[in-house]
Amino acid sequence: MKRKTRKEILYEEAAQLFMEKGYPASSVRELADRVGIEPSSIYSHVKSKEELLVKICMDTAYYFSEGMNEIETSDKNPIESIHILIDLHINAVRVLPASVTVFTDEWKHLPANAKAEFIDIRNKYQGQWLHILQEGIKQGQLKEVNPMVMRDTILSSLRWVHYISDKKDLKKLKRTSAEIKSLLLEGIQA
Amino acid sequence: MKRKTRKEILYEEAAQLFMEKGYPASSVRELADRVGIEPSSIYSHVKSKEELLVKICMDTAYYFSEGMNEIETSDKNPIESIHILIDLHINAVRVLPASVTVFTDEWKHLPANAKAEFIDIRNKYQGQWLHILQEGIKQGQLKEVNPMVMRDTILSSLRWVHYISDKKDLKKLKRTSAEIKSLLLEGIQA
DNA sequence: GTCTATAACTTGATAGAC
DNA sequence: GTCTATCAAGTTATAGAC
Repeated sequence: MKRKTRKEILYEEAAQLFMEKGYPASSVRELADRVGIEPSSIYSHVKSKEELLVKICMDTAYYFSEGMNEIETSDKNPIESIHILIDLHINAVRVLPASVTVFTDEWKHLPANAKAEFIDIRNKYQGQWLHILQEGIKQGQLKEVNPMVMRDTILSSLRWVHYISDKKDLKKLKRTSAEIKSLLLEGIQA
Repeated sequence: MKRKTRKEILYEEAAQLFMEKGYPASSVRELADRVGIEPSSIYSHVKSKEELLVKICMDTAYYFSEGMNEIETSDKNPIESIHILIDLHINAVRVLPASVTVFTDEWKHLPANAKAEFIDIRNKYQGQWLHILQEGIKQGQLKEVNPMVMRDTILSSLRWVHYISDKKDLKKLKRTSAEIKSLLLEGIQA
């Protein structure tokens, strides 16, 4: 386990703060307070408060898009791909819960440039999801339903996992993960 | 159709603004601009910016809790109840899309008193969901899965419906609603 | 890299004329 | 009920000493 640099700590505390209060309601003063330095010292490490948001959101966006690209270049079938993608989400929440929450809830506060890039990445990711689902429908593995409704239902249903309490409890997380997959693939009915 | 009072217009515009920018990033100045009056005139209608948030969140919270209470006092079986509750969500999005979004995303910015009340209502609502699902599991209609995971997956999956584009197109909305129910009850697999 | 001091600005809200 | 004028407080960010 590598020792964390001050800058890394800063990003982690920023993600935590932005998650708790939302980006606009988070002040540089409070962030400094949590890190244990004076507000102005923040600017020895980052150019602006916005820079923190940009890095948190973009790193997470690239995490998801890279995971998706790996699937695309493999030859997994749609059902296998869906399993891997759900694991990707749950694993992200396990490793970087605050970043994922900020990525999900605060991206709209990104500055124009970063926001455009973010939306591009997201659109591509969602397009890749769509393609997988369409393929699954065509192959008869997935139900004949509007694939966009299917995709948005899946992605939305994965959003609450930020709030799983015991993210360190790997065994419990694995069980929850299996249950979520079962619910999405086979539904809630017995 | 009753003519809207200035105050009603103010609440609607506030909900719209809070949805677009988030509550902390929304300024009284911009709200006044959208309504077409000077910032100070806002205070002839409401006591504070917070009051707007409180009313938007609480009205929506009571809409859901009342819908749930009606189900509880009826004698619907679990599956019927779930259908009605999903309809309740989709209908809310149809009628008051901005309010539902603010209710979902901005409640954490409520002042302490209102927030406590909000959380109470939400906890009760979620508890009632849990009870319905537990009953469904006991009766063998629902799958043997952690009912909290089941509930959170369902509620989370309903959150994206704010973003349905054609909320006025009743026919399309009805089709989407049927598809969502099918996905949740029977899963995405064919 | 951290500090103190402060600039430059935006915020929610009020006072008082009309 | 709406306006103009303004306040008090909070914001991000910078300058310059150490």
